[in-house]
Amino acid sequence: MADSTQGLTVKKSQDISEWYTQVIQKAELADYTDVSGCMIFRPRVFAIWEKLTAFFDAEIKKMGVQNTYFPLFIPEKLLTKEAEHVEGFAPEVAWVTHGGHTPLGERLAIRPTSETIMYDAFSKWIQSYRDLPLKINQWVNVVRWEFKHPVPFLRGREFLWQEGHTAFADKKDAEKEVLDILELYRRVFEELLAVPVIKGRKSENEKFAGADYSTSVETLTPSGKAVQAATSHHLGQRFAKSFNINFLDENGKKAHPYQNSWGFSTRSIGAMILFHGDDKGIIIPPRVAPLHCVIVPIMFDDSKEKVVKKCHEIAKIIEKTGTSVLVDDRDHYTPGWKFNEHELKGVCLRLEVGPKDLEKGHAVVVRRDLGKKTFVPFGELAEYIPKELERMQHDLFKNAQKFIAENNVKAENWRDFAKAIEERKLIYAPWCCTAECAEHIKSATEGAKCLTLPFDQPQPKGKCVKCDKPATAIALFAKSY
RNA sequence: GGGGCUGUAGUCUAGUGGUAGGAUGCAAGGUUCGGGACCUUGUGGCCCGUGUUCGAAUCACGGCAGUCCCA
Repeated sequence: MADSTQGLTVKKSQDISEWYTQVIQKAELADYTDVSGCMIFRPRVFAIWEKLTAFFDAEIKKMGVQNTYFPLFIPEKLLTKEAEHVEGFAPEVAWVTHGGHTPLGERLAIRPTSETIMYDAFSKWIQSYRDLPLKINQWVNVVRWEFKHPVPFLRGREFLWQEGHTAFADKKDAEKEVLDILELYRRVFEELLAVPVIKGRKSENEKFAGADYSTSVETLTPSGKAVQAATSHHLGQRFAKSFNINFLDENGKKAHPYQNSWGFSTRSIGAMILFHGDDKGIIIPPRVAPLHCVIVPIMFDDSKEKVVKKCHEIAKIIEKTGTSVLVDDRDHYTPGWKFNEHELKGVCLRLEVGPKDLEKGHAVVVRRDLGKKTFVPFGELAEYIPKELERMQHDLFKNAQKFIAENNVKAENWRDFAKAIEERKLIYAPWCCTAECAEHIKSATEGAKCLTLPFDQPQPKGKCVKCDKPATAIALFAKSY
């Protein structure tokens, strides 16, 4: 690693922020544009997004959700229809005010989320209990005009997401869906991205603007900052009332439906990058990796032809197992150069095939996360490689779980709490769950907040960790993105 | 919300008011190839705007962008 311009110049353990900024650009995941907070998603990262969307899209379709597309522009009068909702979003809405040189009669919001424009349509579409449940989703971009400094993927002004919007006749059906979707989000993070998450319910002051309540999956990244990974909201009848959505039930009585909205975004990719990379570059879990396997031929003049031919034969065999393969036979790079490049970019497995290997009838296989060379006979590759990819997926998740296990603490008193925040831990603490106490905690710790009230925690006894009020829940705290 | 630092080729970097230089990349050709090989030739740049000045990459102001710290 003599040349500092291509590889990483910092160690992940020494400066993870700088590591993150470098790895995103050097692994060709994203690039900056002239607009702050608006990133280019390059092919390598878009491929990861496509794997996530393919999984989630298939799962929600099994649940009867259909895809749609609603316009990017939302008239101001629609956006402001639900008071609490608009209050929450107003500070970060971007507006279109002109068409060409002509000022618009009514300015148009660029969607920060689509509840308002969708529910205006719902009011026309829903007339009878027979029209319910209504379940739609869209895969789109949204814009939220942040003023804090952007962090690629984790905090930006424009990002990609899916937003699901559903309406039910019965509250209990709606509430069941909230949790079904949350479980799907857990699977996206844990089973695909190998990122462990904690399920819970948002505190009152952190819930979605306009919701009855919000649930979420949360995680602590190795940078010591938490990320809200995805949210699933129960909106109750509040929007239905504001948007005049009603139907006649079986008894001919007029009623408002119960609604949900739920979403996860390209932010998920940022969490994945922070979890699995190392000093050589990123590590992408096999289930979302754009490329599973690269074969590097070791080329000498006298054996070059034979070796390259063998590499392509092997590639064909491996491809049949559903594994993506690239034969990197570029001859203007040395093998060492290629090893470094593919490690930087996070290709899961590398195969080396040279003249010596041809003689011995095996390939050298190196797993990105372990770096150890294993000799696998050519005849066993088709079986070995898919299994090794599954083991890698499993190990990455295990290691991520280990990180979470080692970096969460229970705090019963303020001293322990403050110390744990200083150490950038995830904290379980008894809390009174009031907005004013949340404010006190935030200012006393320079930004720590309640991420969620985890489902798996018991009812607390005694006082709040910060104030004298009785605790009403065990809450999860950390500083966050 | 407040403050600091930074902006020179695709990337990294030198250049304190007077001819923009290097490394790397990229293109072509040749020798190479088991952990970022080498030679030759070529290619390519001062974030934007305004001001000061005979003259600005360099100084001032503003904007934009990146990054860090504080609230």
